[in-house]
Amino acid sequence: MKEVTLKQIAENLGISITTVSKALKDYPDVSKKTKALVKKEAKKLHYKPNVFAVNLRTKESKTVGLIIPEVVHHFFSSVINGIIEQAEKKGYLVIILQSNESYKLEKKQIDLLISKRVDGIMISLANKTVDISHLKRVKELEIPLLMFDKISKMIDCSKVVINDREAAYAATKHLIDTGCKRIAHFRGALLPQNSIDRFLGYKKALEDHGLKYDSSLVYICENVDYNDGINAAKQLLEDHDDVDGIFTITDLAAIGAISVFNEKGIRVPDDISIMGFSNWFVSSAITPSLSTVDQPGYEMGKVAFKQLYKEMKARRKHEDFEPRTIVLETKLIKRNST
Amino acid sequence: MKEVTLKQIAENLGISITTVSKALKDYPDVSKKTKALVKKEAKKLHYKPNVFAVNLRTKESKTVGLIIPEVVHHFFSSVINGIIEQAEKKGYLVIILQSNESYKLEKKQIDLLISKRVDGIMISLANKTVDISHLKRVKELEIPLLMFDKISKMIDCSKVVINDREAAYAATKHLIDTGCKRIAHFRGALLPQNSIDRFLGYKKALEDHGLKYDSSLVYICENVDYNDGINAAKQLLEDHDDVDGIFTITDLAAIGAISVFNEKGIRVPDDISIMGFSNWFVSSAITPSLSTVDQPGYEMGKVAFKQLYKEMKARRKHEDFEPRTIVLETKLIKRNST
DNA sequence: CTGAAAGCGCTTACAG
DNA sequence: CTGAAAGCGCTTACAG
Repeated sequence: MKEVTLKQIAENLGISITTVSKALKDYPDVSKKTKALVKKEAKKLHYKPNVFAVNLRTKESKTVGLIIPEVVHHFFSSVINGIIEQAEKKGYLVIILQSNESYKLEKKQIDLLISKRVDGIMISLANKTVDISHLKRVKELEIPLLMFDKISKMIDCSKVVINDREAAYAATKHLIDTGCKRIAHFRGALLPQNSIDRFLGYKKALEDHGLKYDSSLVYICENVDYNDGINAAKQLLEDHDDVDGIFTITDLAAIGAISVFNEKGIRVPDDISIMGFSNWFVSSAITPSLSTVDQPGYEMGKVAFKQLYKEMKARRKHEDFEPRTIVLETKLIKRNST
Repeated sequence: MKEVTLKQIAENLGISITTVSKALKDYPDVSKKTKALVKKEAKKLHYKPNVFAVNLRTKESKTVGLIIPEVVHHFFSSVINGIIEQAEKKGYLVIILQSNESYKLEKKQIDLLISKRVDGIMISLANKTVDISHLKRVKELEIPLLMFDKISKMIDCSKVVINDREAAYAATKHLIDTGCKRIAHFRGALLPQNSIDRFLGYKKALEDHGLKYDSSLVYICENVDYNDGINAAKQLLEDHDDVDGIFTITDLAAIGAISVFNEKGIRVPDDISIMGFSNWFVSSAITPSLSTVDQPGYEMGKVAFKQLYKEMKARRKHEDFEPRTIVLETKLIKRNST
């Protein structure tokens, strides 16, 4: 099948390419009759403009890039869902890249997206990202940039986040309210901002309620996953026999811990209460069901794209744009593990 | 920051655009000296070719499209993971679209990808897709097409699948081998090929082993999810009191069923054995851990892209290409629910 | 209301 | 070894 071009239509109709182009785009200076004729012919031939040529002329690709640490993760796949749905509504396509929590890969992927001339970039930072010169370059090239969930405070751009510190504070306070006196924390890696903030929220809640902070009660779950939760729980049982509550950085880690306790005959929440984070749908299905903090992934994706869209629009019109940080609400969810 | 173009470099060096272009692409008919000069200048100016122009000339976008029914699904996100990793290795970017199991959306998205001139399309069909004219169009336009997991037999293109019928047969046989005499099946929707095949495997296994097939033991889980499993299990308990085994279309449905039985004090596997499908990582974490069939999502994604890549390569060279169907191995995983 | 012409930035067949 | 020229398919300022 041969490609149908404007030239093709013009020849068939015996008019100029210019007029065909204008007619299809409803320019006011083309007669109704010609427009009708052109549109009919275009439809008949199934004409589709060649985006490559359009891109070259308009300097827009109608495509945005998305870099995410891990696709296979309920929270992140929810974000993806929100983003691509919203993007499609606005006529944008989304290229998805996975950094695998690697700084090196992330940097390479930023370069890739720049060279592909995406109209905007959305990113959730890898755990191992410290240096942010690659993101500064995006800013320099004036490509609209938005960070979500795992952000850096060092870069001035729009952001969509939750208030991790407050949410963690509320989660820890809930444990205290239900009578816990000695509360451990399974935290994430040392670098990511959200891991830090959740830790700080936990610490602050203890201090505000007359419980002493004890660093030996803090365990690191590097990958914040199920196995990390298992290992941390086992270690905790070896180290301490007086802990009556745990606040974990993710539901996955909490579920790992619960499986250890179930196995050892330690009763949750009678012997030890557990509080997760993120409200993964499985959390309501396990025994006991997990108390947690609801983290709105789909919503975050949706809001993120909307914000990026505004910025892309402003940029196209050469208008100034004021980066905004949008903080989404979280919700404490009480179930049977506390 | 101004864009750096070939023209820019040519002017700086006082040579022609042609020569600059050739030098950068290491054409043999450019002197070593000139090449070195050009490359140095290009590096200095951080020259990046304008992909829009390159696309227009080469008629390639180095981008592939992926349409998937649901992103938020462990199996599919594993497939995505395999695809984007492999694609990146080969210098391709992946545009991901979600059909939400809707035929209408799927059709629109195919159009979108065609108009974006992706170099190839990979798709797992929506449940509601019966008509396949949109896929026929892809073939007509000679865009390399690959289907995986949820495929249609009506279209001649490369495919990556598992042998659903055999896998379901093995799963059901495993229930029979462990002593089950009256085995129910929670099947998927009526249309998708894999739902049909798993059902047929179940039925065949019963018949081959002297158990009578009873259609009243077959329940439909339209969305094959956790809630469907809960509802089917509740209905089953109302309808029958002699069922001693269930084979479910997905682990999610199985876990829903287990949660119902746990709640009602029905012992798994003593009173009733349960067999899932897909080996979701959570399946080993629940109580009792779930016996299931391992379905290699990541592998499927990887193999799928590799196969598509071969086809794209052949097409570029105008070589003939013979579509291939690749069947991936599944594995029976015995745990504590059977 | 219509169209010739320039140009987006690149690639490549061809001439010298 | 180098470069002028044509062309990919479109858009748009300009002339008539």
